[in-house]
Amino acid sequence: MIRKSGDKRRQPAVWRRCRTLRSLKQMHALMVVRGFLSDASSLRELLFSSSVSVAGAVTYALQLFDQIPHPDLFMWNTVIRGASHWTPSAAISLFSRMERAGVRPDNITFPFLLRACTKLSESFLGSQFHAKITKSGLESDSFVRNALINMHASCGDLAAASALFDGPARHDVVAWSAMIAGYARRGELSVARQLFEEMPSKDLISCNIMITAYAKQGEMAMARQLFDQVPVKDVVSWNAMIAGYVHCSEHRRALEVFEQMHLAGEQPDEVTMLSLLSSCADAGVMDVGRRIHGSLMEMCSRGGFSIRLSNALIDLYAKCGSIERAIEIFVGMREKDLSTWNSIIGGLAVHGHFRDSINIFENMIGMKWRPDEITFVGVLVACSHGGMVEEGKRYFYLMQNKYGIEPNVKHYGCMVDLLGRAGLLEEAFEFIDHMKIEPNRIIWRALLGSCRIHGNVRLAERANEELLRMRNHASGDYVLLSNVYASRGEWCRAEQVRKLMDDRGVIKEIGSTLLDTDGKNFNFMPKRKPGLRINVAA
DNA sequence: CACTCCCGGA
Repeated sequence: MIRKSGDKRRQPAVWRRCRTLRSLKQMHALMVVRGFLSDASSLRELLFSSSVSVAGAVTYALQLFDQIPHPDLFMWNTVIRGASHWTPSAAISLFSRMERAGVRPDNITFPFLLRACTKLSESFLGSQFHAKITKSGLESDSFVRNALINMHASCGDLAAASALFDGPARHDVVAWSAMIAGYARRGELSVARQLFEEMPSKDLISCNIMITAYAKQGEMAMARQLFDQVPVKDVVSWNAMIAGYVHCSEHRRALEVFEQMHLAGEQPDEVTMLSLLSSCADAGVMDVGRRIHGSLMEMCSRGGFSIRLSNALIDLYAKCGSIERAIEIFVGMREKDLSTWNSIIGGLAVHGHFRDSINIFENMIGMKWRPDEITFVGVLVACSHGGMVEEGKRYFYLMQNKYGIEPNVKHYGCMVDLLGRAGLLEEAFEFIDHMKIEPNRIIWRALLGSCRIHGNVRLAERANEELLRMRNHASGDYVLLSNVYASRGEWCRAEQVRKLMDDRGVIKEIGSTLLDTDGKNFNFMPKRKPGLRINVAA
C-alpha cells in the first residue's frame, strides 16, 4: 500500500487511497521526511485525501491548509469542498478568506458554497452567492445552475428555483430531482409526484428522492410500491425505507427491511445502523439494540465508533433504562460533541439519576462546552423530577440570561411540572400567565397532573377548562380530571367526567407496549395475565 | 484534476 520508490508521478493514485486518518498521517509524515511538503502537486493530493477521502479529517485538512503559504485555486476548492460537507459554516468563512486573498472563485467553487448554504438553510447568503454568480456569468454552467436550483428549492424559495428550472437552458435529471425534493420537503407531495411522473428519464437518485418523499409523509405503501419497482437499488434506497418505517413507529417492518437488505447483499452503512438504533431506542427493544451493538463491534473492530454512533448507543441504552451501559459508552468516548452531552444528561434525567444528570451538566460547563436548548430540557427535567425547585429556577434563568436561549414549550412544560409537583400550584398558574408563548395542551396537562397529585380540585377544573377551550377531546385529559375527583373521594363527579367522555365519544386507547420476547418475535400488545381485564374507558 | 440531486437526528 505504501509506495516504495520516490516516483512522484505515481503518487496521486496512492494518496487518494488514504481512507483513514492513520494512513493519512503516515503519508503526511513521509512527505515531511522526504521534503515533499514544498511540492504543490503532493500538497494538493494530501489536501484532497484529508478533505474528501477520509471522513472526519476536515479539522486535519484545515490545519494543513493553514500552513500552506499561497494556496492555489484547486487547494481552496478542495478545502472548501471538505468543509461544505462536514462544517458548512467553515466553508463560508473560508470563502471570505479566499476573497481577501484575492483568489477568484470559479464554477467548481460555487457548487460547494451553495451546498454549504443549503445545509445551513442560509437562503439569504445563498441569494448573495446567486448575485455573484450572475455577475460572473457562471449561471450558464449546468453544475452551478443545478446547485442554485437545489439551494433555492431546499430553502423553500420554489419561485426562484422554478425561474431557473423553467429558464432557457435545458434542465437535466439533477434539476428535476432538486425540484421534486424541494416540493417534497414543503409537504407538497402531489406536486412532487406529478413532477416525478412528468420527468423524461428517472435515475436511481430521483427514485430515492420520491421514495423518501412518500416515506416522510407516512405513505409507506406508496414508498414500498416504488421501491419494489426500482430494478437496482442502493444503500440509500434501503435506508430510506428503513427510516420511513422507523418514522411511523413500524419498528418490526424496519427490521424486516433490514433483513431483506442483508439477503439482497447490500452492505449497511452508518446511516442504516443509526436508523436501526433509534428504532430500537423508540421501541424500547434493548436486546435487538444490543445485537446491533454487537454487529457494530464486529464491523468496526478497530478504531472505535463514530461520535454519532456512540451517541445513538447512549440514547438506546438510556431509553431502555440501562443507564450503566449508557455511561460506559459515554466514558469510553475519546471525542464528544454536544449531542453526546445532551444524550447522557437527558438519559440520566428521565431515569431518576437527577444529581448525576446535573453533575454532568456542571462538568460540561466547566469544560467550556456551550449548552443548547436541548441540554436545558434535560437539565430542567432532572430538576422537576428530582424536586429541585430552586436549582430549576436558577437554570431556567441561566439559560436565558447567560446563554441567550429563548425558552420553548418544552422548557415551560418542565417549569410548570417543577412547580406543580412541588405543590406550588398557584405559582405554576401565574407562571403560565406570564409565558411568552401560547401554552399548549401539554402545559395544561402537566398542571392538571400536579393538581391530581395534590388533590386541588379548584385549579384542576380551571386547567381542564383551558384544555377544553382548545377543543381537545383527547381522553387523557378527562381521565386525569376524573382521577383528581377520585383521589379526593368525589366519586360522583369522577363518574360524571367519565360519562362526559362517553357522551363525547372519547375512547381511551388500549395501552400497548412493544415487548421483546425471545429475540425473534415481537409482541405489540401487552402480555395479559389470565383473569386480568384490560379496562377500556371505564 | 474536481462540481450539482437521495438515506438519521438528542
